[in-house]
Amino acid sequence: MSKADAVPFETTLFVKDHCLCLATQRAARALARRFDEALKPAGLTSGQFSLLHALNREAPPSIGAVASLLAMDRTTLTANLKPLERRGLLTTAVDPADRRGRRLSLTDAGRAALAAAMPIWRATHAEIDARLQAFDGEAMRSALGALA
Amino acid sequence: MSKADAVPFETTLFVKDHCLCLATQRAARALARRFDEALKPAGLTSGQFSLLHALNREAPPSIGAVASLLAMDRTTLTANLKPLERRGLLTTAVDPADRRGRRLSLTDAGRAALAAAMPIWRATHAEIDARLQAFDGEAMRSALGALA
DNA sequence: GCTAATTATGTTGATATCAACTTAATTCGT
DNA sequence: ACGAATTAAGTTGATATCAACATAATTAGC
Repeated sequence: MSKADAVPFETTLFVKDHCLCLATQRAARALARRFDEALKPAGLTSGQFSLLHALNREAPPSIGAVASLLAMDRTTLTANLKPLERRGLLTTAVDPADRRGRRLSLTDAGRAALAAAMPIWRATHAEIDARLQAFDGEAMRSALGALA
Repeated sequence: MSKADAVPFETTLFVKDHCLCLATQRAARALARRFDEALKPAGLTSGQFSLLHALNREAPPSIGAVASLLAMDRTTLTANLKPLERRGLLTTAVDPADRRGRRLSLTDAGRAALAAAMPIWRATHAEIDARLQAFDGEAMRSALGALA
């Protein structure tokens, strides 16, 4: 690697200011930390809150359907289910109509955890939403930056 | 938990459509997967690409400075450095001016990896950017959704 | 100058993330 | 009906993420 081939510092500055992947990762980390902190009294992380919500419906969804809803790798979801199942917040059951599949259901404890978390989510989300009022369209990257 | 206290399904739908944390996590996962896949020929993940860029400057930055730049927990960064240092893409050295701190520097191999990744980043990012042209202001959540 | 507060980082344990590979059940083509 | 292709999940290994706790160096107050 000769010096002439190295990425110039100006290019690095351009990536830092334009990379949507980086901006989104930064915002995702910052938001997760914030909700994780806020949701602590409810005993849930931000990801667990979203996961339990995905199960809060009449017909218990399959693993693949939930993974798709969360835009998450299927195997990641499998791993994320374990601590929640261990704590008795959800149950898994083989789908009688298709024995390859498994159906995910909230338990009463899971529904209670979700109910306890809702007021916290409302309050925290309102604060974050308020910060976004200042932004409009093209400023999406700026908005992501402001969240981080 | 009586049934009356459970979170209604309508509330779950509201959270799914309005939660900025979930939308950002979804977008972050999807974007990371996409860049991870694209950057494979360069031997880097999206996170490693951002990390190496953070080191591409004259004065080697400290761990804390880089963690802040990436909006990442300091200990996460420490862990992320290990595989890259093992591969010889960066080096760490105690700061002579403050022996508590460590300075992070790219090696020639690290600069070469970054240079190899740049054209891939440009191409991939251009594709994603094109998808955002359709969106404006309030549609930030929609835009995040479209990315996922 | 000396002690206390602060700062920069390391370590550990739990959880999250994904790719690659494997297993089992269903569906499809003939 | 039967073998092949497809689909749903599980398993494993590497990496990423963060909180809580611990250590060492610097700085601030007196």
